[in-house]
Amino acid sequence: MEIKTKFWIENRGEVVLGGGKTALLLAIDRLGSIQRAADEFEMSYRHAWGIIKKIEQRAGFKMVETKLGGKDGGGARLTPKAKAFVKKADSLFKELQAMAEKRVRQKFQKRSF
Amino acid sequence: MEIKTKFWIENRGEVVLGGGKTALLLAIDRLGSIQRAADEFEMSYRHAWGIIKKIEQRAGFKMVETKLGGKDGGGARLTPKAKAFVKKADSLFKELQAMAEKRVRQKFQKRSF
DNA sequence: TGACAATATGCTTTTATTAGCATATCGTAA
DNA sequence: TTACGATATGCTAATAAAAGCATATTGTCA
Repeated sequence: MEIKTKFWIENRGEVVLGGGKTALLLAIDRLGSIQRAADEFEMSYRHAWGIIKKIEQRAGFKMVETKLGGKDGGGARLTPKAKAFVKKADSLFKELQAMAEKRVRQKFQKRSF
Repeated sequence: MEIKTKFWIENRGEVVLGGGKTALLLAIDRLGSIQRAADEFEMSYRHAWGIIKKIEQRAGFKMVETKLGGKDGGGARLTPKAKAFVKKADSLFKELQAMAEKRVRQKFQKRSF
C-alpha cells in the first residue's frame, strides 16, 4: 500500500487549480497553443478549453489570451498575471509534495505503509 | 484563495482509506455500531456499510466485526488489525496535514494564497 | 411468540465528471 | 477566394460516485 497526496487551491469553496490543471496551463504557455497542450495530455481541445473557462470563472481573472486566425490558425499563452499565479502554485505544490514524501520515507521504508 | 490538502492510502491503484473513511471507521469503533456511526456522519446505514465493504475488499482484510441480534440488535467494532491500521493511518494523515499547514503559514500569512 | 434495534444486501435514482461529436469563426498565405 | 489550422461553444453520451428505497435476518427480552 502507498500514501498519496493531493494539493490544490480553492476560491469560495470551489476548486481553482490542482496539479493537473496547473500542468495544462504551463503546457499551453510552453507550446503556445491550447490544441497542442491538449494533444500532449491526450485530451480533446474541447475538454482543455472547458477546463480553462472553469479556472478563469473560479479564479475571477483571465488566464489565457488567445489569437485567432493567421497562417498557423492562431495560438494561446498565459496572461502575465496567470503566469505568476500558476508558477507560484506549481512550486508550492511541488514543495509540499516533496515534504510529504520525505516524511513518509523517514517513517517507513520507501513509500510502503 | 486557500490551499487544500488531501492524503490517502492506495492498494494496487485503488483508494483504501482517506480522511473520511478513517473517521467513519474510528466512529464505528467508538460507538460500537455502524448505525450510530452513520447517524453521526449523517449518512445512511446502507452507505456506511457499502464503504466498509469497499475498504475491506481493497485492503484485503476484514475491518469490522459485527454481532447480530440481541437486545440492542447487535453491534460492530474494528478488528484488532484494523484498529492498528486505521490509527496509524489517521495519525499519519494528521501529521502530514499539520506539516503542510505550517509550511503554508510560514510562506504566506494565514492560509491565503 | 412477538417487538425491537441493528446487521445484511439488492436495486434504482440522482448527481458529477469526463469524453466525444458537430459546427461556426477567424485571419493569413498560396 | 479558397484552403488551413486553431480558437470558440453547444449538445449528447458514457462512467463513476453518492444517495435513497425496500426487505430480509438475527437474537434477546418482555
